[in-house]
Amino acid sequence: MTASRTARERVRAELTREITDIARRQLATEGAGGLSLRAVAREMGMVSSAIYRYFPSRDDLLTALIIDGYNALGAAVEQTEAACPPDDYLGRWLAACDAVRDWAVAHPHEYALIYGSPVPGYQAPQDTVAARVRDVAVLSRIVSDAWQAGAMRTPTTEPPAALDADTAVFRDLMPGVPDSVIWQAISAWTALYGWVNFEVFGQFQNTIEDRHTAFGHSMRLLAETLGFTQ
Amino acid sequence: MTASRTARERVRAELTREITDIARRQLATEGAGGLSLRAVAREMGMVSSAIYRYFPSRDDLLTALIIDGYNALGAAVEQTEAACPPDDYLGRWLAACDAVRDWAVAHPHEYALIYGSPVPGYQAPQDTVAARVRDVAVLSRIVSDAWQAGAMRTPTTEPPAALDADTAVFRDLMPGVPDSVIWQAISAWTALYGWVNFEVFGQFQNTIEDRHTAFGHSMRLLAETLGFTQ
DNA sequence: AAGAAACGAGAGCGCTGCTCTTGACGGACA
DNA sequence: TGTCCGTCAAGAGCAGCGCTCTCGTTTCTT
Repeated sequence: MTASRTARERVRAELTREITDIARRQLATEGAGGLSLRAVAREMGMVSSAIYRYFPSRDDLLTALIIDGYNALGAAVEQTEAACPPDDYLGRWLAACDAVRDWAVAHPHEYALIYGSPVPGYQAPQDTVAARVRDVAVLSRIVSDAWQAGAMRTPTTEPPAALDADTAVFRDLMPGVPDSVIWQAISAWTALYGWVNFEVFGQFQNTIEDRHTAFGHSMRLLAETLGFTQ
Repeated sequence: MTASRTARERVRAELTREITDIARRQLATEGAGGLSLRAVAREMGMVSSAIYRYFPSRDDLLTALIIDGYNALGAAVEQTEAACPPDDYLGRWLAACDAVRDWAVAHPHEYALIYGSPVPGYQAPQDTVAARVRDVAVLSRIVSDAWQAGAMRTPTTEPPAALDADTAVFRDLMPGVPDSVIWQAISAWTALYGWVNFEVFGQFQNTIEDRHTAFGHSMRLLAETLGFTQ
């Protein structure tokens, strides 16, 4: 309906895309703190105030980049996992972990934007919530599939009763999976991102050099704890 | 010798301390990005350029705060762990984990400074290295003590041979501990900070509310994987 | 064709980190 | 005691930032 109502709207969409593209490039080279509306405008041959027609503030531009980041990471994980044999649950787990790490290492500043320290004064709007869960949804689905296929051990340690309410959100993500496994999965989830954080944020520098191998081993240990039997 | 050569030097040391104190307060309220030399100077009743007599740049002030942060976290973990019965290895592990989390939650911005996304354009100087290892040294010592006391299971999964070189650094931290346990410990270490990152950086918001309980459960699972038998 | 909405350009405000110069002060030495 | 050099705070100033407001133009709508 609105296909061509818009010589203007088409230009607007195009310019908006160009702004985010330049901003993403700037983000990749300078980091989140170095993202400057004036620099974006300069590179576009615009005057700085014109940018505000498209993004009312620097935070709004950041929000757009954050949503893009979540979606890019989510898509990468989804694609990688989809290419695995569905009944190779351990393989799917390891592939998904690898995908997270690969994307993060390839896009460190974007990763920092979505999983690093929050930008000061910036409050993530609700728009980001939908895009936020794609990666964890994949991981959850692997666990859920593996459990329902009987390819996981039953853990020996039950979560405390106090966690019952907090488990609800994850029961929806992993239908049919017992709470004990859910909390194992949550632990594995945080451990995965803990590793990636350390690696991307330079905590392994001068310490662990063969990071890909080390990551793989760590994820394998996590998978063991999680209880993949295959 | 230099005890009182210094009406001047004493004042200088005092002012330097006052600057870092104010900067730390500002860091706590505004975050790393909001740390402003001019604001510090204003609060001290000084003119902004005078600060540069004490810290040649904003980055140098940040470095001082980072070193302080590492030391504060390290000291907190050391003290907490030292108060535990030495032969209660699981207790020492859980207490040390709790200490890390407690400090991080109490000082989120300082934590972000040392374990969050690196400040753009800022390169951590070598001065920070010494203070950096205090927390991981404590965790390593617990594992090492537990192993030597025979209070840990032997893991079934050996690390790949390619990791041999990278293991060297950790062998010094955990003398006598086999490589398989060392890599379990490294995994637990990253998992611990993965959780704390998620919690401090707001990733658990609207998801996990009873974070203290959840954290305790997760650390207990880690301890199980690590193999504390007691 | 007329009115409304959207747009780019420009000036400007207050803030930042940082530099340079100037004049005052204090400790060491003759 | 007097001199002299290093240290210091202060101030002005530069370039950059996010953001706001106004103004004249272009584009869409009716």
